[in-house]
Amino acid sequence: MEDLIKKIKTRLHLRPEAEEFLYSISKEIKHSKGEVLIREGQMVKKTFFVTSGCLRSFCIDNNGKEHTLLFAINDWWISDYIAIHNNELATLTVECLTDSTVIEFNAKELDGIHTRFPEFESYQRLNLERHVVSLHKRILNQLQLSATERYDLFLKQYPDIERHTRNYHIASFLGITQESLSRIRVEKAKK
Amino acid sequence: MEDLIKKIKTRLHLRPEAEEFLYSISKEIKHSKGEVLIREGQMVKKTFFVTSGCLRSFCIDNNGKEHTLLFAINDWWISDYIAIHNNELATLTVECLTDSTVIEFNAKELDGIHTRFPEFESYQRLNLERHVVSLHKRILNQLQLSATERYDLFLKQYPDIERHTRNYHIASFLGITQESLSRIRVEKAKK
DNA sequence: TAGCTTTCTTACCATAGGTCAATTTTAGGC
DNA sequence: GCCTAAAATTGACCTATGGTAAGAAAGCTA
Repeated sequence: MEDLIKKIKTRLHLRPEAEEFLYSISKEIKHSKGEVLIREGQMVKKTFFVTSGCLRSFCIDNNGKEHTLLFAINDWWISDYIAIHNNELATLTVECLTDSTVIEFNAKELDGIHTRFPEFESYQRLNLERHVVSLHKRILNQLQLSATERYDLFLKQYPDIERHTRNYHIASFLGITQESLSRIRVEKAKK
Repeated sequence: MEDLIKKIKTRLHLRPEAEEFLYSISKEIKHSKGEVLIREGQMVKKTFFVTSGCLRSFCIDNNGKEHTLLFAINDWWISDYIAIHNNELATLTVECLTDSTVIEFNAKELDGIHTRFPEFESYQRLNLERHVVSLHKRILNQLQLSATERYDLFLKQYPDIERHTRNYHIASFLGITQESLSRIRVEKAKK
């Protein structure tokens, strides 16, 4: 929990009452590798702040193939925001790729922080802007880069994640098969 | 301008002073087809609310190919938010696909609305959340759907846009070539 | 450390979509 | 309405990536 507090404090003066509020609505929970925190088709009420370990969110298509939307490590949030925002059942699954510690919030309760402590509004607005920008970039990359280029970029952007992830997790994030990724790795090794 | 005011009012009580502020920092401008409102490599200061016509934002890759990030018609905002948020030069180009009317804002001035009229904070937060969700969906679609499926979905989501756009605009949005799109259209017509 | 189980690699073939170069169609400008 | 330029289509061929299946390697667990 200190991690989250610290992170917020880098960009916002956090009143003691707000800090207390955060504590009051959160729970720190340890999960082991493979545990599923959100399952496709179920109600989504929670959102998670990762303090250690590595998680991912992914969907499963009609052919049973998985497609990774997000990897989350230290200091990232993860949930199924599509479901939360639209008040629908989960289309995503969120699972632990390693033993992980997360701080769990009820998403609606957490949202209440904006009315209780309005200074969070602009903090959150900035977070969302940042997120929008990174998604814009990801879409443009997907449109213009080859699989190899996308993999190179991935390694730059997530230098640590490879330690935690299986090859097919990365492949499903890049939009290719694990076999293709394997071939790309071989080519890269040759150089 | 009334369009924007009306749009805001559907989700926010708009104080007269706020409405006045919006008027004071905006300019309604007509542009003709082909005009470029933001050009790659230049400073980005403006953001645009579209009241009529159709615009798009796109980037150009190393091979000179265009990749469309967004089409904007009635009641949409368009700009290069990557550049604005990071305070960088534009990587995107924004052009009019038809004669268009936009309301032009200085992005920083418009941002000031949040400090002057704090009720805009949560309004904008919701807008951004909605935007994030739609980008999540677009990424998942790009990962799991074939070109034909993506085109079908595009036609559903933007039923009117085809009247304004060239085939290669749509192709560059879907991440395929115009020739491929042409073949997909032929196949669809057969059925 | 032996024995599973999971993951990764490899080889071969298949295919969606890309490239290039005509050719046809469409749409503005005069 | 005619003429030209832009856009769309088409065909022949090519390439990146996918599919399948088998074997190799790595990781657990007892």
